[in-house]
Amino acid sequence: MISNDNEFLFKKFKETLPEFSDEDIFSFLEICTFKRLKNKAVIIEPNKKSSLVFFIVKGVVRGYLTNTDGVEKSVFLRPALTIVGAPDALFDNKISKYTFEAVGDTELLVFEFSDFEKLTLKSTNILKFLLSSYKEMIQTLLYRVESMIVKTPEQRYKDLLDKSPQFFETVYHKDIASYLGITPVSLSRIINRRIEKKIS
Amino acid sequence: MISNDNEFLFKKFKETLPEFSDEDIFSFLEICTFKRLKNKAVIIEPNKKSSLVFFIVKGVVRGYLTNTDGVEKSVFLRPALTIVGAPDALFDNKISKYTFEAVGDTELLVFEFSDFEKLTLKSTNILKFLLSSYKEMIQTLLYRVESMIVKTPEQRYKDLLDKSPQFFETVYHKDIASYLGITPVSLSRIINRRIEKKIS
DNA sequence: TATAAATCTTAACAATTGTAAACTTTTTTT
DNA sequence: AAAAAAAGTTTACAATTGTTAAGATTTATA
Repeated sequence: MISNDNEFLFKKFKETLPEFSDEDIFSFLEICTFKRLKNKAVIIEPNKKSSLVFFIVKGVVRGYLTNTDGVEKSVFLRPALTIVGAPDALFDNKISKYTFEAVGDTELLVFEFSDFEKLTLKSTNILKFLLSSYKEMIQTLLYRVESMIVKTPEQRYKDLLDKSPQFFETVYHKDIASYLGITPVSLSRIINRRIEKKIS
Repeated sequence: MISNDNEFLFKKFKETLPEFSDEDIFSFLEICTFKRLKNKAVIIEPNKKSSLVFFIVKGVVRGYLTNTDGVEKSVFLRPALTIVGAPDALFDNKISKYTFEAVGDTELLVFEFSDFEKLTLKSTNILKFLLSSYKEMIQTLLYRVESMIVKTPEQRYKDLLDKSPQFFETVYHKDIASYLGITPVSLSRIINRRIEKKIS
């Protein structure tokens, strides 16, 4: 850990995870590396085994699959104060199909998942954090599955705009499009339709 | 627990969860109720708080949302040997929007989530089971999000046919359709197209 | 077994989407 | 600042989907 950032991070954690004891925070920061990244900086390369996990302190992280034509499909858009990692590498110990990139100026805490798992054995609070991270992931993914089943693409766009406006500040429309399960052309038409209808 | 089923269930658990000790299995069965259900039997009613969790011993469980027109949208189809519960009730302590129903003849172990959580504090194996259930849920939901983004409805249908053929034995096409994010009419056309193309 | 209910299929039509390509705008790099 | 690259928009066309409704088939119930 870069000691200059330690105080800042410590405060950040106190706010974000009030259930953590000072000792919990120190032992967690112990296994972390702090990284500042610029837009499009690659965090996890595809076709590799990566057991790294990232806690997003600032900014947005995008995780995407690249099809045979080189087209990127955004599966993950993760905001600040959430955790992200290559799920196929972490859960199946497989070579990951995913690329993870910073979107805009981004700050991360990087750590080995196995190091973190060791901490969960020593601290109940840290175990609870792992469990709540899993819950958050389940809820986020379930919300998206529900959206795909119940809502139209236009409704999904509107909901994302309301729920996660920060994505629209930095994430390209083409990447928001694939995140919503549509093409950039279709997103462009949806935005246009909404303007014509004079919907804010 | 019905003592008649105990031996059967004990063997089932030994197979399914080899990492469980005999004591783990007994303490788990201690908090469970065994239920045999017929097709369309309601397990969780909507608009109620339900902190019940189900381990599916046999059969399939469907979880669905009902829209204002009374149309059911299947969000969950869970096979045997997985866990299921109302996510909004369990994770957010909210009134659940979901209905859960048995599909075909189904056997369940029913337990209170809070009872189960207590067991995780006493047994590392049971904690690991909770963690692996969360992981399984994340992987299942992620697969579906990926499918919605990357694949066409026809590809999703083919993949479900390959991956979960047991669903097609008991689940109605209309319910498979909404699970895939399409209408029953569209599914019927997809099946027809495939027959015309002579694709097995 | 006969009747009713639900599911499934098919058809017609409107709307939306995807695709490909041209063009404009914005961003990045030289 | 100019050139190149990437992103975004628009258009035209084909394909797919949703919707509605009618008819056929299957399943459930009296």
